[in-house]
Amino acid sequence: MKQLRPTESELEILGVLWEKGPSTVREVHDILSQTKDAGYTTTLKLMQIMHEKALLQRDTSSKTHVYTAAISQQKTQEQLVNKMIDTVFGGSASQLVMQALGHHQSSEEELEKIRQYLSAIEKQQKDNR
Amino acid sequence: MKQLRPTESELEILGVLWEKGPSTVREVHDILSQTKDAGYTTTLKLMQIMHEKALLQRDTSSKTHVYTAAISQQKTQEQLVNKMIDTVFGGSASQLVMQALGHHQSSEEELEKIRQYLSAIEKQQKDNR
DNA sequence: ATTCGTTTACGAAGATATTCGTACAATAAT
DNA sequence: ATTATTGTACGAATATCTTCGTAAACGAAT
Repeated sequence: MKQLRPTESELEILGVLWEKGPSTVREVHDILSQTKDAGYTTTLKLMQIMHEKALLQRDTSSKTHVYTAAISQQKTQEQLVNKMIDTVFGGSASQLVMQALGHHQSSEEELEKIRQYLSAIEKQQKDNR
Repeated sequence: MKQLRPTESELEILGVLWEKGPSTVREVHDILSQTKDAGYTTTLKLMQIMHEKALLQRDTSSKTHVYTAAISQQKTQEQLVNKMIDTVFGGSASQLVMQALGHHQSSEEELEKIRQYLSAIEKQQKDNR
């Protein structure tokens, strides 16, 4: 399987599409331009290139094309996280976890979800012994 | 404060230096070449550039220069994780946490550390109410 | 039908990252 | 002292990313 490597800008676009679902260039651009400073044609060009790279699918049946993420958020997260654990966190997942929990304000529900997840993992480990 | 952005290759080099401590180009290169395919002068050049960018310090007192990471692993982790949560995980830290726990085998001690960390956070949140 | 606003297509410039060849300096081996 | 080995410096080629100007296509409004 090929190693996909969305760039920084491409990830931002993917982020919007994962969040909003299928969207036009205009829609994506309007969202990005809230936090980023780039012209419309820049976003357009990026999305066209991403389509060539098969990172996005598009529907050209009407004049205004509609783009969809062609790679799953799940798979992308997986690859990026694993890469990051290896290079930046010296292979320790828990290091990353603590970093994530420490500096991003997490809601109570989120923490609860994590706790449940932890329990599930520990149970699983026990069963494997 | 300036936004530091080590590139992919630069992160790999930083990773080695964080792990091994001060090292020569040769030492770094030998480790990188186990997983990567690049010539010695490539690694050298990268490290020289990183020195110009103030990502690395170096000791040139002997012929063979010794390089040291000039930015902390901690700070770098912080920035990368926050960026990643925002773009790839839609702002949800717990999503990242679960991804990290799910696909990287974690030891029992690691899980224990995480649990303690969770408790500390929850206690803190309670106190703030 | 002409004009206006919106969109896509294309190309190219500018910026940044990556790679390596070659030359030169320092040290070690003979 | 000569030669071989190892390292640094430098420059340049290559690749990749990012940006945008301009032109053409399309549809809507007049």
